[in-house]
Amino acid sequence: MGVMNSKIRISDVAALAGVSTATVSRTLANPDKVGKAMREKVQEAVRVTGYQINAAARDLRQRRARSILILAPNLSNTFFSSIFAAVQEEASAADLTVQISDSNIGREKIATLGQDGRADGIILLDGGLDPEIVNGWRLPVVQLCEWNDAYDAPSVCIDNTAAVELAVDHLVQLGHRDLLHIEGPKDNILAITRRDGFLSATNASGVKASIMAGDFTIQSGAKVAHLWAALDQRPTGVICASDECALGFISEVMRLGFDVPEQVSVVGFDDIEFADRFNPSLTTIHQPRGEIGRQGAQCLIAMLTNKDVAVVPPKEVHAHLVTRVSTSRAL
Amino acid sequence: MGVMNSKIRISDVAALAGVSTATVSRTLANPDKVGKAMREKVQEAVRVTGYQINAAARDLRQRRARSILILAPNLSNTFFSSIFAAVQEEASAADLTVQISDSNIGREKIATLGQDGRADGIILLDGGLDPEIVNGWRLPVVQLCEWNDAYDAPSVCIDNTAAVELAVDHLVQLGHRDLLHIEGPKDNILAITRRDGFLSATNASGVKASIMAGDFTIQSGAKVAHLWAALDQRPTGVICASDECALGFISEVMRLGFDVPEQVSVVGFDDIEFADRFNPSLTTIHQPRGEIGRQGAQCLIAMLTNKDVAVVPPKEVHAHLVTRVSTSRAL
DNA sequence: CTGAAAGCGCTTACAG
DNA sequence: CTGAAAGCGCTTACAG
Repeated sequence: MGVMNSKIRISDVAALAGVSTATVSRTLANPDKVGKAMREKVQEAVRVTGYQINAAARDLRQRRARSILILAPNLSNTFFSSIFAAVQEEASAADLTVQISDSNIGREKIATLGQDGRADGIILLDGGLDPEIVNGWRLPVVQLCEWNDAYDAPSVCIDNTAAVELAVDHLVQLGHRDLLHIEGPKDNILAITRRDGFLSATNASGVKASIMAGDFTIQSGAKVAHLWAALDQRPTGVICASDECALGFISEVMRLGFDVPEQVSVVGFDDIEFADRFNPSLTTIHQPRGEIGRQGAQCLIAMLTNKDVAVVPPKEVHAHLVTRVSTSRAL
Repeated sequence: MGVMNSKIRISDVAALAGVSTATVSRTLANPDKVGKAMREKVQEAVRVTGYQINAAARDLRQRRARSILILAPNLSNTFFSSIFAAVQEEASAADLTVQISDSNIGREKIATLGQDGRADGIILLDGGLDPEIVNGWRLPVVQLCEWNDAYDAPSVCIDNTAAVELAVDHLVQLGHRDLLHIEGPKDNILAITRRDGFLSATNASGVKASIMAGDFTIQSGAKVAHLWAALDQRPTGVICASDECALGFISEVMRLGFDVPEQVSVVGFDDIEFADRFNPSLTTIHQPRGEIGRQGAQCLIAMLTNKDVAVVPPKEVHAHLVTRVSTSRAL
């Protein structure tokens, strides 16, 4: 435990041990490629000096960064928390550090991030970036949750169409014949896929279907609550493109004096942390975020390790419907 | 827009422009220190090749990392989201990248992170690390939310004692005379401070006070709900050490058939995203997380820039009580 | 098994 | 204003 380990370099250790820096380097990286006597001298010198390798120098020499970058469209969105945690856990186990950045910091900066030599690969949670930028990174990329077919990168996602069908079927089986979908942002691939899934599933079931605009946020759900309340014929089943939207819709509708699920059944999407503690607890599609983060990180790490894996196929993780109190039989 | 910008180095650009690498370097860093003719030749060569500076090499040469590291005890805790977002925003504006790591990845790894040359400074959200490790980093550190007096680092926090007093006063003014506090983990500085604040404030007000064990989580709040319900004399006012705990307590108590706030008023702590959308919406202490993140990042960046600021004093940000539906007049 | 030397890709005194 | 050369702190063929 050297107390003054501030600026010890490998040459300091070498000098103290009376060996070359090459030997110190080898002792640290491959102890058994060094003779016992030398090795012990070096290890002692390392101990005495409290030497810590300078990773930046090591990485430059080895032309790698030992780091992966997570890019998400809004870091303050709590949806991402468990994904970050899972990615970090996998990365840490593989001795990789994790960088994190909002993907809305500007075109220039984003383009640079993938080319400045400080990351080995990228976990991308945003399907809305310019494909020219994404494909311009000369780095392995894995898409999570969202995807963009124009990106030359594998993805780890749930089957969003099938997931919405689960929600529609659930409401239809409860006897609902008039369903409303509160969609996400018009240009978001998840929003589009979920809306299309809603339309085809309701069509197949022969129930009435309508759509109102939203953007995944609590506020948008609350706003639609007023539109819904003003309707002559109010749909009795509502499927939201996100849990936040659903919670916003429910809380506002209740403030307007309606009862959930007595007067309207509501289904969310994602199964965020508070979905089962909300009152009423929220029926929703469970999206296994930890699993997605884990698989995505493993996929990226595999691409980093085995650079000649030709094409990695998209991976699909299982999503299921969680039935709670916010949905009930139609009157 | 060079198409093959895969491995262009500064020497490639220099060769193409017919100048030295020094001139290319200067043109990029200080264009006006280079003659007009040279500058234009270089800029053209940069354009043609699509050259991107290798930040890893630049940083090694300049002996800095242009990166700050955020350390938090549990990345999947949604409490941190808006802090991460604020820190990232400030860092990005200062041209710093952000690394993120769970502080529970093991003693060795944590100690290394602060000494491997890949970060210039650390934002620390964990007051439970061994002071020897924290003080062993030869890097500027700023503590956020939590603090540990044994760390040789400034902090940005709210006044937790005063905040709890606000909550106690609120309930006392509503006529409550028997208060319960659900505390956080025994060894956590926030938990300790809030509990002590609760005890001194209730003592000063002359109302009855009791404490039950928790750990900030939803589950712990739900668990205490049963203990509370089993009491002969049930406290009519409950102050929880976190919002999550409060939501767990409320939802469980309601499932047991009690009404909130009719039969028990509940106050949380933090004002997380869903606090105002919960049903009933939660009266709580608003902890300005974005503000804390922003101030913390600015403080750290200032320490990075001005290395000889002797001692940075702790900063206190303002917290206030948000009154919502979960508290009401005692019967 | 070990060391001298080159090199990762930059920047920056220094000299002109 | 510009370039040759040294150097950031490592690792790794290469030679012995």
